[in-house]
Amino acid sequence: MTEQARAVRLAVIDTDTAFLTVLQNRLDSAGWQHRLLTEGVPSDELVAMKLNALLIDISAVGPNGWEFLERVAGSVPGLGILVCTAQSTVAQRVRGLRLGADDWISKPCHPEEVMARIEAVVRRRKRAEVRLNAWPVLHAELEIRSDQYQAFVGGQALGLTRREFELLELLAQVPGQVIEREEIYQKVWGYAMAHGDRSVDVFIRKLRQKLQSHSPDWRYIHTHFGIGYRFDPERVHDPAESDAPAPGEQFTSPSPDLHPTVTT
Amino acid sequence: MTEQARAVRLAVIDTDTAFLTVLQNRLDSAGWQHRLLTEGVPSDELVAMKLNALLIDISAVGPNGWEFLERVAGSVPGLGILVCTAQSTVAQRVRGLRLGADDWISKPCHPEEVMARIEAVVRRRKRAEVRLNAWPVLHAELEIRSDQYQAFVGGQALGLTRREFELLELLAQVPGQVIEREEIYQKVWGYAMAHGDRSVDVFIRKLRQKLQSHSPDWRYIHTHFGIGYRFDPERVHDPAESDAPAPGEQFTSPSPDLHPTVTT
DNA sequence: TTTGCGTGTGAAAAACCCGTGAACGAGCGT
DNA sequence: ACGCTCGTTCACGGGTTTTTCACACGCAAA
Repeated sequence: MTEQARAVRLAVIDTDTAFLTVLQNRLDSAGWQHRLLTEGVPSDELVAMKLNALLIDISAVGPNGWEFLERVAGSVPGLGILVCTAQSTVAQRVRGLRLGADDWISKPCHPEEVMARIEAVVRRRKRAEVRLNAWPVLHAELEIRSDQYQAFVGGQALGLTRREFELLELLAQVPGQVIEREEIYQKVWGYAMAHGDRSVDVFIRKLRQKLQSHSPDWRYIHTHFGIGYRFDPERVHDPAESDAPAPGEQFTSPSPDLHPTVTT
Repeated sequence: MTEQARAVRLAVIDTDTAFLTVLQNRLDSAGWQHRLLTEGVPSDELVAMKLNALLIDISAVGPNGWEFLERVAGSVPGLGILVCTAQSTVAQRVRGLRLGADDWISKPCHPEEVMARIEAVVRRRKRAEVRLNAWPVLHAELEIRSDQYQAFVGGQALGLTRREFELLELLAQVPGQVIEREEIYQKVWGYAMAHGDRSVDVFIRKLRQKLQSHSPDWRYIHTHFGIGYRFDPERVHDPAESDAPAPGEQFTSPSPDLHPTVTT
């Protein structure tokens, strides 16, 4: 897990300067966005900060600490709340937790533990909200929705099958990057590609068909001869607009019949 | 109501009989379903228990406690994990929390606080669900009442059995989202799906029957071939009205963006 | 230009998935 | 014990997806 993935937007309400100093160091070095406050603030301000978590010393909020806690917990859904206070009784801790606090830490405490607990609270919250990692990814006119196993253009589904979708998803994960055939096969099919297997090509064709029929002005998948394929949305150069090749020219094509529908 | 709303399915892994005795009393009087274990169990067993939370004493699991913790946290999504252990260092606590524990309590501890912390851990995930569950949810003509384990159309009950209802509830919790067969099975049945098991299909059919007989103008459950099912109320196209008998009509995923989900 | 190999294409074959009806058995109240 | 409901399992059939094949075409090296 990277630094960024763990990054947290945090507000701290406390008056203990020694504690704040140490904590701030840690927050900075961890790259967390944070804001230090010395007193309670209205709930809507907290909402405006778009916080992931709030760390408060109940005693710093004043006599209405409990009320404040309850109000914030009730009115800022999705905010992780941790109380960090000196000397507390079991009854107080239970009360705080029941009022909506997600964790209760007793001072003195190690800043690293505080951060780990904040992470744990935020992690839990995110896990509840975000099902997997998937909100619509947009490339040109194409919208890829992992939660639907489907791609859309202008809100209309392309009708991709499972494999088709997996292939498209794989390619679109790294736009502009060429992926080798072998790697594609390995990742989508799950096992090594047999020699002479053309499955990838076939599925690329199906994908291109469905892409083109729904989004004719764009080319999404490019072939790299001898290597593999690359996803990279490119606006197609409309031939009818500039330097039109005479349409009649196409009819003069001699022998090769493009659609030899008859065989045998 | 409060009692019920707070009810939790909990498993405890510990060997401290004195602690267990006291805790069990509290659990019983609170009406929590619980199971006491004395050693680590495989993850899939934990899944099968459909727990909300797990309370473990790392030392009771043996030398592989950390590994166990990490494995459970990784493989049982949505399970709240609390560690309750005597004598721990900051480093240990941080490690445990980073490995996936949601809270870390030091013995000796008051059982009431333990329960409050368990509640806090379970709360967020559950609140989202319970909020949906508390108010009757309405989709098209269909009304889903979790408190009755039943669904209604025009005030009339569909006569769903327990499994049928659970399946419908699961699907309807995330309208518009495709849920994989495996995931359905895991969430409703509680254990991993055996290869070739058709239970899901059978129950989908029963659901569709009851849905259609009570609400014939709507289609609620859509099949995604090779993947799973999606709940998404759609007005059915009346065949008597007009229409060419469009043969290949399969994926009619509509344009409107039906994501009631939160934030980015 | 010619040649060789890799890719695009259409269609048929194979494999797979799902809807459906029905049989079986466990649990439960009568 | 009886009948009932509910959940599970099986087999069949139709439909969809995936694989395979044969051939045409295109690109690059000789």
